[in-house]
Amino acid sequence: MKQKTGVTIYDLATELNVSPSTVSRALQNHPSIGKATIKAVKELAVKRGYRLNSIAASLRKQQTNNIGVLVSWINRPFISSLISGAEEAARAAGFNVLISQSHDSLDNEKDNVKAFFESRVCGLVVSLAMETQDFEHFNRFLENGTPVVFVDRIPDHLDVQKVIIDNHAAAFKATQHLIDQGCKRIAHFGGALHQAIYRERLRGYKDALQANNLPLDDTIILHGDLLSADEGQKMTEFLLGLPNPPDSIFSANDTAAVSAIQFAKSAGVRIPEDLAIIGFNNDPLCMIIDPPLSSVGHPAADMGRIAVQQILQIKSAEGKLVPQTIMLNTAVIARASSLRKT
Amino acid sequence: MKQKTGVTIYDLATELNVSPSTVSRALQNHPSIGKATIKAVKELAVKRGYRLNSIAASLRKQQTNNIGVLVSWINRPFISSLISGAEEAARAAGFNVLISQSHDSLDNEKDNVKAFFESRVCGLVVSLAMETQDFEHFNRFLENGTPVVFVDRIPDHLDVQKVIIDNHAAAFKATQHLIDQGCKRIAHFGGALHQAIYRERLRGYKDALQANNLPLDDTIILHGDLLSADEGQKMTEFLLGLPNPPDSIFSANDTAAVSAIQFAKSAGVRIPEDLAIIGFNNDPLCMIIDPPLSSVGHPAADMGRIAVQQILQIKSAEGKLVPQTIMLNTAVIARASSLRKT
DNA sequence: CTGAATGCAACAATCGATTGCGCAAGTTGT
DNA sequence: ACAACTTGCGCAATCGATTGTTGCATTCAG
Repeated sequence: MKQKTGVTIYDLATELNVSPSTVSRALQNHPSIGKATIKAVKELAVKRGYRLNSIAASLRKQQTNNIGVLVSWINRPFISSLISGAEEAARAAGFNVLISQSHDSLDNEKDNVKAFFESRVCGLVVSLAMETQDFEHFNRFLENGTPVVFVDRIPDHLDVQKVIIDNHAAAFKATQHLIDQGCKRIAHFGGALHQAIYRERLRGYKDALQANNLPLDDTIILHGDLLSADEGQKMTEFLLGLPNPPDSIFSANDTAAVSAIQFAKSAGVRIPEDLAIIGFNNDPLCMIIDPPLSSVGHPAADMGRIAVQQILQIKSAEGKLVPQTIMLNTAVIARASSLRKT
Repeated sequence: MKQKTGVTIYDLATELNVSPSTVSRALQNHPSIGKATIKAVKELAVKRGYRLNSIAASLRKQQTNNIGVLVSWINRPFISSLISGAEEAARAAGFNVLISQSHDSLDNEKDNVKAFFESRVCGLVVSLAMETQDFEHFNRFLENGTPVVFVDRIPDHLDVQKVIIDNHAAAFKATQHLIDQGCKRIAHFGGALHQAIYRERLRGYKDALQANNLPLDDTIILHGDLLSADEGQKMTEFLLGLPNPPDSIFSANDTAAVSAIQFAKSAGVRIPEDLAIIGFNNDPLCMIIDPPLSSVGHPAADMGRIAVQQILQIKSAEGKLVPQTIMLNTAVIARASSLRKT
């Protein structure tokens, strides 16, 4: 006969002739419980296969063991890797991961944040929706002391915990790479400028040009709302139609860059000879497209992992921690789409 | 001054001069509560911003509002789409989605199932690990009446709820497509045969050959453990080295098919003239590779969505439902990699 | 040898919602 | 007018763990 509900601390308490509170404290190594008692309790707990009922604990503590992860779209290579890392880190620490997606809509983001709040997650990992420019909806978490860690797409003027890559440096390196390959007129596909990541990438691009004494030409700095394949194609079409087209493109994502390759090829433009291209993210696509797309690689899974670890740290520090920004390194991954020299 | 914990049914009860039990029942439209009372309770609930404390409810009911989703790898196009669909359906119904990945290891799968069980998920959506051949670890769920829905990679000899695609028909159609394009000697890349999906695909392939009076040659039926890019390349190399190489390949996934294209191209084999190729899954890669890869498309997001809906249905039916198998349709998506005729 | 400090553990309240049982007022039947 | 229902709702236990407070023994200092 199975006991539906499993062993409880009351069962253990009865068997050991102690009170449930003692059992509870013993299991948590509470200092006011004797060494011997702790040992006895723990041994019996193992013997009887005791398992904490996390729901009961959650009710009492008004907080679950679940970490919410809020992203724009799950089915994107970068995001799913990030989630993967977060999931592993959380599970390793005995936490569960709750997922939701904003579909890049602010309204969804707000709803989901609210749902997470009401389901009493013990921490939140967020990568903002493309639209998001105000952050009030996170206040309930911040106020009530629940750790929130922003990842990748972050609110840049807020003093909160962040895990990001060095977008400026990455963009600088990518641009410099093109310059090193002999490119002199480099176009840029950027994203919505209210998102810090795109602003930083633009800045890195500009700084690299300046550092190499190359002129800055605003007509070949283009911006997409979502940097979709469609936008990538239109932007490429525009560039190639210019009287003075660029000799290379630094795209702030791979999707648009791949699209650029496809369109350019179809237009008879040789890559990289006529047009060198480098993307951003190092999506799997990069190695499939012909020629293979150079890109900027970043540790997506690590970002997820670290974000979760940050949450756990903040929890254990109990608010004695000052929000910090963790910046991860990136690497230019050079492939045929940008390699002009052997 | 914010109330940390929010409004409870006790607050509503006090204000309305009824008992908490009445409030609880009213909110659930319990038949033994008067129409007027229900209305009054609900109105006040809205007015005071009452929110169910799901933890308390969970404790009492010994069950959460979380649906566990257990997959092999989150960061795969098919899987992440499936999760995306599941997440949307769950959220729409007021449930949360808990994610975990087996990394295709049976041990991980067991651990994660156990973790989900202990965290009292109210339902489980599973796509099996590649390794999995026994299913005892799901018994605790089945025994205790928690709905489990298997998706895509399913235990085929078990009488459980399943959501799958018609792998046999899909494989038949894909093979027939190659035949229609004039292919006469069609190779097959299959997966581990203890997984029903691969067995079915193989069967569909064979049946299509037979239906067209084409000979069956076991030397060009190859099997990969994971159908990775690496395996795809090796299998292609093997095929091209045969004295009598095939004129086409039906691969049970896109990864291996893309790899085949890449290797074949590098070996000077023309696609589709010398070698026509069709994959399976319709991953984004298909449209990136040159030539674009034909594939079998299936509704990944729908599978996730339907799986979650099944869970909800089973819950509401309270065990009065016989396990059924829902089979979704697929479509051959013909692209240049297999189109020999105009 | 006595008052104080210390170590260990029990009591009981609490978290918020759910639910079996029972009771009272109102309705119907005869 | 009395028994038999029906309708509507309250009481109190329960889910399992956590935690502030209290209390009993030892042990130690003076």
